[in-house]
Amino acid sequence: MALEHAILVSLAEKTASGYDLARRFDASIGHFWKASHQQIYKVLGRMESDKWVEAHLVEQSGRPDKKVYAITGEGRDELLRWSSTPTPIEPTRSEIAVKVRGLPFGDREAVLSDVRTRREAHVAQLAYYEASAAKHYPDPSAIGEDELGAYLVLRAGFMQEQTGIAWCDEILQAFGADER
Amino acid sequence: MALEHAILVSLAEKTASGYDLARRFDASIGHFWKASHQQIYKVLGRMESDKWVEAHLVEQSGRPDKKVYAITGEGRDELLRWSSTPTPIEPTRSEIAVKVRGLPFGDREAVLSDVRTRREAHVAQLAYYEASAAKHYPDPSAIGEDELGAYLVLRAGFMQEQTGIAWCDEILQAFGADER
DNA sequence: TGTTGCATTGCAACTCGTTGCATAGTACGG
DNA sequence: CCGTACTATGCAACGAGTTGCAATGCAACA
Repeated sequence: MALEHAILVSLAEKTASGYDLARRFDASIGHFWKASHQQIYKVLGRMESDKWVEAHLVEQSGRPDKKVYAITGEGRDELLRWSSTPTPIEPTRSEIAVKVRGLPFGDREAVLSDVRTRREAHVAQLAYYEASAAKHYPDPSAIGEDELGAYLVLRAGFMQEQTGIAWCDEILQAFGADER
Repeated sequence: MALEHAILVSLAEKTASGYDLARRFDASIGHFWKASHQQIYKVLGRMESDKWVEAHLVEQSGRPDKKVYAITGEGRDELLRWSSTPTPIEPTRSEIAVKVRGLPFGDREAVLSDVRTRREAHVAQLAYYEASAAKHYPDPSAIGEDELGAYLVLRAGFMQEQTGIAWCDEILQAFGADER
């Protein structure tokens, strides 16, 4: 139940409409917490009744009106409260790990080609993180306190992709399928 | 929707009761796919109507009777079919990443102590994987084809914990909080 | 002019998984 | 003898998230 909090963080940084949030969740924040626009609208509604956020309608010309949400004092309180409660370690859930584990009962070639595809996805994502870091934080030693969180999260993504690539390589090597 | 398939893999290796499966999901397979016993019983029921597994009742003395499930031919077919369909990349969902990202709006000390706790959990899990590898695969060069899947999954866990530790260290270092 | 795509919000139905509860016999430690 | 823990199976209610669908009005492209 942390989508609420992900939204609060996002709104604490900058007010946004549901649509804006949906796009943010497709990009930056979405790298470690995905959400569809349907889900976002639903949760925003609940958060508004909880007084964590408040909306005001912005009329636009040429495009539909939008509701811009801002975090409230209560929302900030909730963020603080939440940040000081221990985080449960969420179990990994990896379908491809199940497939690899069950390789003797599966289609070996298909799974290996799946692994190759996944490797490429990791490489692409890694490149994205790298570019993003180079753009926003060209000088890592000059990162301010307020940017540090975002930077560290980017690092997490980066490291995770590296690990993902390394694991794929081990698999492909183990099955002698790393030549293409 | 891969719990079915995780169960199929488990049953393909060895028949089991729901209770047995629940314990396996607390241990080996559970490292990359968690499931509660309630969930397992529910899914087993569905799988039985789908003819993927079949159960026979085993009467026991001194303890409750149990239903031992075995994979069927159809179950094996399904496993094969599933293994040859592409695996969607499941998005990461990390509550602690949200907290780190939102650190400027949260309780800094609490989050950092949370990170320290998490680091310890990673260390413990890493040790567990290490011990497990040493016990089951003392000689990595002598691993047979049928064990390879299980071994590689263990490797994935190992690498992930390492990455987790490294990330925690970066955070603690960045905030100058790595002394304890 | 027709089609595609963007901006914007939302509902309804469904699936997956969690939490809480229930039952029941045995074994073991205090 | 009492409480706790283990073996064993399951239901009911709920919550989170996904999939599918809908509306509207503008801009750009073919």
